[in-house]
Parts: sequence; C-alpha cells; structure tokens
Amino acid sequence: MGLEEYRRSVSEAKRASILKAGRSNFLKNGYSGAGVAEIAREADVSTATLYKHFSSKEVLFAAVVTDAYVADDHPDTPHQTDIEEFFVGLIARYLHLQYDRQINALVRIVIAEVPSAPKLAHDLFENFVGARYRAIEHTIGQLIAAGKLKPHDVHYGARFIAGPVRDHFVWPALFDADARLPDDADDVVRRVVRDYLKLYGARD
Amino acid sequence: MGLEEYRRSVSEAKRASILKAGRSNFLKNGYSGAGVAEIAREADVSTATLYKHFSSKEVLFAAVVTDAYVADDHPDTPHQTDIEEFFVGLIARYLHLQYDRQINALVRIVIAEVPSAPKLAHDLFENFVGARYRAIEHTIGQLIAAGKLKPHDVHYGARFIAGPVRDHFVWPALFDADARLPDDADDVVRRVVRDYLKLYGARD
Amino acid sequence: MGLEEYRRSVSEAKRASILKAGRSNFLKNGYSGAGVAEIAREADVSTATLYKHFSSKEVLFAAVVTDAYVADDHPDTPHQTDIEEFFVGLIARYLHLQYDRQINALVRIVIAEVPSAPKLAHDLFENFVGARYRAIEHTIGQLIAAGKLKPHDVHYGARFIAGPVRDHFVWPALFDADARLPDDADDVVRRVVRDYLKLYGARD
Amino acid sequence: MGLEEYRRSVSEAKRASILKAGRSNFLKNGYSGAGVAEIAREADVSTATLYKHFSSKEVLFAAVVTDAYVADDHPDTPHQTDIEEFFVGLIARYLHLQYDRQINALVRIVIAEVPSAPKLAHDLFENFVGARYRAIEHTIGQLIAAGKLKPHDVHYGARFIAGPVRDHFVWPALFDADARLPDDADDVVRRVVRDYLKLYGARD
DNA sequence: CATGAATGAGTATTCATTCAT
DNA sequence: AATGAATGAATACTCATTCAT
Repeated sequence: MGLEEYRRSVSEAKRASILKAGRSNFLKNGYSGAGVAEIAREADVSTATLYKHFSSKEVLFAAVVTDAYVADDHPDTPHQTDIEEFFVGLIARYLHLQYDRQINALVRIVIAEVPSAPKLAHDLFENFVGARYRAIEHTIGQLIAAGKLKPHDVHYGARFIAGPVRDHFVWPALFDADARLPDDADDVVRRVVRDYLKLYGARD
Repeated sequence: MGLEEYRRSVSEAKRASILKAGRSNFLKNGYSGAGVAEIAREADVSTATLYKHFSSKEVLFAAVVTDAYVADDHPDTPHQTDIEEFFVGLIARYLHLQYDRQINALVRIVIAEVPSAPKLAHDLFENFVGARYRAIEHTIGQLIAAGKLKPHDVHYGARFIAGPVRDHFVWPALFDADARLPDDADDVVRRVVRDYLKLYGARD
Repeated sequence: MGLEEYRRSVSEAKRASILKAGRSNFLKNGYSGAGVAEIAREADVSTATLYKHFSSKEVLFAAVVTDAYVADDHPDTPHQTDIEEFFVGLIARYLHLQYDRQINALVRIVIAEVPSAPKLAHDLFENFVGARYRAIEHTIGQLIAAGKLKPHDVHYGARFIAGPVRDHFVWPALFDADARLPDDADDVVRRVVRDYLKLYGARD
Repeated sequence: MGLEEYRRSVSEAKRASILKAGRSNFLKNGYSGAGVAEIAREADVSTATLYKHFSSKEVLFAAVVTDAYVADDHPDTPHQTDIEEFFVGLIARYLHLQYDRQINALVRIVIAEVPSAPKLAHDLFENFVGARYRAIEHTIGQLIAAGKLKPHDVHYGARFIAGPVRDHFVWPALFDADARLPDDADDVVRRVVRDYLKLYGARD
C-alpha cells in the first residue's frame, strides 16, 4: 500500500509536470511547432515516460486544453437577488478566465488544427465553449421560469449577451497574441447586460 | 518588346496559377499541412519556379491572404430608405460572403499563424475585419447625424449588432471546417437588427 | 526447508510460464516482432522477474528453442516387418510433428537469427534436424546390414528420401505462416518411399 | 533531351548505388537490423534521395531481392541431346547461382520477415523459387511429350529432382552463414539426376 | 528562365533493460 | 523476491529549399 501510494504520488507529480511543460511549449510554439522531446526535457522526464502518460502528442495537447478549461466551470450560480449584477458577474468571470488562463492562445492552436484534428476542435467546442453557453442558457431559462425575464428563446438570448462581449474582447485577441484585457472591460460587459435587460427584463 | 511582353504575361499567368493552387491547398490543409511541392504540382509549375515568384512558403501564404481580401467586397452602401432593411442587407451580405468565399477557413489559418506571423494577422484584422467594422460604424454615424438613430458610441453599436450574428454563425464555423450557413440565418440577422433598433432607433 | 521448496516451486512455475508465453509470442511475431513487456504480461509476471530468470531477450529465445526440441520426439523406431510401411510411418510421423508443433515457425525464427546467433542455429540444426537425419541413416544402415537394402551411402540415401518430402511440404511452409499440411501428404510420402525402394530395395 | 538523358543517367547511377549498399547492409545486418540512414550514407546519397527511388524500407528490400534473382532466369533451355547432361547443367547452374549471389542469405532474411511481411515472402516464393520449379516442370513436360521420359506428374518430378539437391546443399546453408558449396556438389547432382532417370527415363 | 533531382535537418514513437521501493 | 515506472538510445520518413543542367 505504502509502495503503491508512493508510486502514484510520484507518477502524478510527473504527469502534472508534463502538463505544465506541455502547456508552456504549445503556447510558445503552436501545435506543430512544439516538440515532444523538448517538452519531456522541460518536464525533466524521459520521452518514454511522457508517452506512458499521454499516448500521443495529440492526446497530450487535448489534455493540456482540457486542463486549462477544467475547474473553470463551477459558476456556482450564486443566487444573487440583483439580475444585472448576476449576469455581469457571470460574463465577466468567463472573460477574465479567458485572459488569465491564456485560453485565447489555446483556442488559436485548436483552430489551427481544425483541418488535421477536427475531432479535437469539435470536442473543445462542445465541451468547453458549449458548456459556457449552456450555463448562460440554463440561467436565462430559470429566470424566465421565475418571471424575472420575458419569455424568449434562450439560445438566442445567450448569444445576444455573449456576442457583443466576444466581439469586443475575444475576437481581436485571436489576431493578436499580445492583446490585453482593457481596463474598461467590465463597464462594457455591464452596458451589454443592461441593454439586454432593457429588452428582455420582465418588469414594466 | 513583343518577346518581353510575352514572357511577362506567361510569368504572370504562372504567378496567378500558383496563387490559386496555393489558396486551395492552404484552405484544404492549413498552413503546416500544405506542401510546397504539392502546390507547385497543382499549379503545373516546378518548385524552382514557385520559389522564383515567392521566396518562401510564408511569403506565398501572405500573398494568398492578401490576394483574397484585396479582391474583396465594396459593399457600396446602397442607400435604402428603410433602416431595418438596410442593416439586414448589409450584415447578411457580409455573412454570406464569409461563407461563400471560405473566409472562415482563411481566417482559421491566419489565426493559426499569429505567433509566427503576427504582422500578417494584424494586417488581416485591420484591413479586412476592421474594414467591415468601419463600414458599419460609418453608417451608424451617418444615421445618428441624420437623426434616425439615437446618439451612441458607434464602436459599441457596431459590435452590438455584429457580435450576436458572429456568435451564431461565425464562431462555430471556426471550429468546424464543414459548417454550413443555416437556412434561418437571415431571420436571425433580422431579429438582431430589430432588437438593436428597439434600443437605438430614433423614436418609436 | 518447506519455505525454500515452496519458493523454488513458485519460481519454477513462473519460469515455465515465461517460457510458454515466450514461445507463443515468438511464434506469432518472430524474434524482433516479439516484445519482452508483452511476454511478461502474458506470463503474468513483471518484466523485472522475467529478467531475473532470463538475462536478455536473446537468452530467453535460446531457452524457448532449446525447450522446444528437448521435449521433442523419440520416434522409437517401431520394428515393423514391412520396409515400405516402416519408412512411410517414420517420415510421415516427422512430417506431422513438424506441423503439429509449429516447428516450421520455430525454424523460421532460428533461421532469421543465424547472423546474430549462429551458435543457436548450429545447435538446432545439429540436435534437431540432424537427429532426424541420423535416425533415418541409422535405419538405412541396419537394413543394408540385414540385406534388405542394396548397399549405398546412408548419407545420400537419407537425403534422397527426405529431400522430396521436404520440398513438397516444408519448403513452402517456410514462406507461408498459414501453410497447412495437404490431405494427400501421406500419399506423396508413400510414393517417394516406393521410388526409393525401387532403386535401393534389395531385389524383387 | 541532353538534359533529360543526363538526369536519367545520374538518377540510375544513384539507384544502382543504393541497391548495392542496400544489399550489402541487409546481408550484414538482416532486415530489421539494417538502417535506412546507414544505407544512404554507404550509397553516398541523402536519405530523401533514397526515398525518392524506393518509397519505403520494405520496397527497397524487395528490390534488392528481385535484383539478386533477376537475370538469373534465362536458363535458355540449351537443347542438349543428352538428357542427363541437360538436367545436371540446369540444376547445377541454379545451385551455383544460389551460392554465388548469396541468395541463401537473402532467403534467410525473407523467411525472417514472414510474420511481419507475408506478402514479400509469398511473392518471392511465387516469382523466384516458383520460377525455377516451373522451368524444371516445363522441361520435364517437354521431354515426356518427346517420348524421352516416361509419363509422370511433372510437379512430383521436379520436386523429386530438386529435393535431394536442396537437402544436401541449401538446407544446411540456411542454418550456417558460412556454408560453402562442397567440391563434390556437381557429383551429387549428377547422382540424383541419374537416379531420377533410372526411374523416369523412357527407354528400356 | 525553367527544371526536378537532391538535400539534410528535423521528429514522433518504440522497446530492451534498470532501479528505487 | 517481486514490482512496474522510468529510462534513453535508436530509427523510418518528410519537406522546405537549392543547384547543376
């Protein structure tokens, strides 16, 4: 038991180390630019060990991407009484995560691999981008049911909020590796949410 | 003279042929997936000739991209009296062009090359994506000046219209090479425009 | 003592298990195709244990080969009165053993390793193939002494009988892992023996 | 034309050089032991050039084998009046070629690769080993038709002659890389042929 | 000016063997 | 004595680019 546990802890440490090195290398060099040997060296691990943990470069990259998104999606629906605050908080949180975790850069790489690894891109979109949409849609649905929003198509509503924000802050960042989140980002988010609520808020 | 001219015309024909083959190959395989030898073969030209015209793969790719958006649209702002129809027409035209000319695929590749060719991406964004924003902003500005829209930040306004549309139809297409424009696209565009006009239209 | 004995019996069981797994794996995949890790897994043993028993892949292979022919046949020369029946029985028995025990596959692998393990091949030929020749030669010698065969070189005689049979049924099987012994094999053997006896039988 | 011809001659020289280096390397190291890079170096050629000529290691090996057998099969059926001389000449020629061209060593390698490259072995057996059988069978058929041999199954006849010879001189050589053709080889061939003719020769 | 054969550097992946527990 | 995670060396194949005709 002691032996097994020891082994597992070592193994997991190596796995984490590989993930970290992989992330940094993919971000720096892109998918095809990254080298498995270099990642292994940076992770202080032999290539064979790397392959024990991740059966191919593609699998490693998918793990890096997943790892970046994961633990990200407990928007834990804080039951805030004020709808505006709630939406602003939700969207702003996504936005800051997007920058803090360099998800734009990862998304860039995934997009680059669409022709050669369509499944990876599809899965990313489904599981991560899609998860965020679904969270927003779910919330909208609940608010409609609670009578706090006018009835409307949640699919449309989610994109009506997220679209302008993405156009402001994500879309340009896809074309510029050095893009930084502007200081007024939260203000813009608030403005979008207010406009949305003017149209779809329930009262008067 | 005649001889020289003949030579030049032949040379330009080859250049055009290479560009065309390059475009199709880059679109199909992505940047790193595309092969110079294959492009040369498709263009019915030797690799050496290709290199006479374009000094490297990267230069060729930049030329392909430039060529694609240089030849692009002058949406020539048709002066329509009805504002809704006008906006719907403008946005929908952009949207259809985006799909018809495989601009999503092109954008995908440019995004992929952001780390290695930042200037190219920057230029594309400025000259191409930016041109469209500017066209919308210009129109909004004129309509505000004409009293047909409430005064508001044109930069914000343009993204408020374009964002939801892009979220619906462009964003998913970046992750899926086989994405097709849904039949209801124009309806969604109209709905977005109407929502925008409800908020920013000049009076009831 | 009891403990030591128990340990030894476990150890020998593992050794046997490794040998069995090794044989099956070498037969299926050839020498370089076989994998030590896979053999260990099939034997339900760790690689380290395997290496405790056999210090290298080559040593393991040699053990597999030796084990295969050590356990081999004692064709126990049944004293049959009829010479034709006797020869047919002897040769046919060898032939069926060759197929039943997958000796062709084993021979294939040994032949493959001639450049890297010449001694192994030499020993196999001496002890295994040679043993069969010697059995035939010995029999011929006895029959000549008994006046039942014309005097002739036993070395030549043995190859005169065995050669055609091998050409029919062994030679092709070396080039085809899926070769099966044809139904008419025994008929061919009998025909060869009859032809041999026509030439070298003692008279009428 | 001059240019094309020049290129072709250079190209063919390189091809021949690769084949030669390949042959020597395969003979020395076996199939999996041989290294493409090393072969290229020995041939004074880049690996890419090697791959231009032979699209894979397997293809190169097949070419080496083919090259060894080829030009070997114009047994040009010398219409010799004496049947014994004719058969002895035919069989002895094959036998000497087998040794002179180190075909035994090549055959060893092919046999080694049966599990991993069954098609190669099958083709070798069909096209080369088979070709020799067919040549003998064809001859026997003609001699039967001409009344010079008793009617009998040519398939059986060919193996009845070839088998003992192979058992004497080829079979042992498969297990011993240093095997040399004994001086009395031709005598043994003659003896086998005579025995065959005693049984299947036409007259009296 | 055009050719296409030649280059050689670069890379993902495998596997026999060892070693800390 | 047994484990199995870790090793690192080794290798087939590709591709942007150049150069002799």
